[in-house]
Amino acid sequence: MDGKYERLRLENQICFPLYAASNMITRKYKPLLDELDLTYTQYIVMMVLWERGQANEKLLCETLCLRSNTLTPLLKKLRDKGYIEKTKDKGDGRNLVITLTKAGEELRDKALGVPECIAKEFRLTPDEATELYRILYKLLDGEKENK
Amino acid sequence: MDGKYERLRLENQICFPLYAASNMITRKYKPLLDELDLTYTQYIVMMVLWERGQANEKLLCETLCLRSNTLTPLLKKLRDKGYIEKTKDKGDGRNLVITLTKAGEELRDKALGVPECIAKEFRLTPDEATELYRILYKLLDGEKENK
DNA sequence: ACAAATTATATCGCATGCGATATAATTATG
DNA sequence: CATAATTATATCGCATGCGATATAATTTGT
Repeated sequence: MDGKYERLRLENQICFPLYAASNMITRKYKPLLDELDLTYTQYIVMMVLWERGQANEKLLCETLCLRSNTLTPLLKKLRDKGYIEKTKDKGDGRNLVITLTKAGEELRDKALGVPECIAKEFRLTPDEATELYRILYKLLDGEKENK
Repeated sequence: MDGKYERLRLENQICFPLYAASNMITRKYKPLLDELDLTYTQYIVMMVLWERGQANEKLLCETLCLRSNTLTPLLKKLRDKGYIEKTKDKGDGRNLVITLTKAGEELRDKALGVPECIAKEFRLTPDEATELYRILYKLLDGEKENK
């Protein structure tokens, strides 16, 4: 017992292992994603696009819990790599419609092995993985309600 | 069912909510830590120092799962703010002994309210928080064993 | 003892990630 | 219908966070 400073101990924090695990995961992905010429953040953007076919920046921001000042330059890089295209919505000129190029579509098959490679690194039981997933989404959803 | 692409769906990833929750937490801390003139990473460095009194960079790297290229400039900033001091170890000249200044010590009391403020934002049950903590450390420890 | 290996920090370049703010396009309002 | 409010992106400046690599100090092997 450390008295009044007890709650300030690193090992009594729940946020720290979350932060450290997130960093750890990004490091894990790096060698796998290097082969696709993607960073982790670029990868999750592509994941949304592979699934939905297209999206605007606002949808990507909401889906990925990121801000436009993160995504705007990132989307520029994905375009420079030739994976996506940005066109102005003819209906609403503020909207950027983001679509996959042929190269971007083709990348999907190259990415197929990534989730399994990552899953293998984690030594969680299926129950633990499910529980982690559930609790994390509860955290994230609680946040969205605050708005 | 989406067939072969099922595992590539964002909502089937366990890493994404971890990543998003970590970002979310850093955002939560920001307004609280602004009052201490600390960033989140600087805060966890201070936490280690408050607890141990002193440390070298290597110990901080291991404890916080960070690399020297993250910590070296960060420690420089903490020194510029007057919270820490760096002195060369007389026994081993490679070692940097990092200690708290008086201002750094005093900051500890100002930080006392932070953990509670953050905890209030999370609507997890005590069991969920405990389980999240346990699983995250299992993830992190599994990683350390890989080395 | 002295060159080679190891260890602890530091530097470089790049990619986020953020709050604050600016800009451009659309919608709401009197 | 003109202007104010809103909305979608974009820009700015700062602080990480990383792999790769360099530098300085110590230890090791012979």
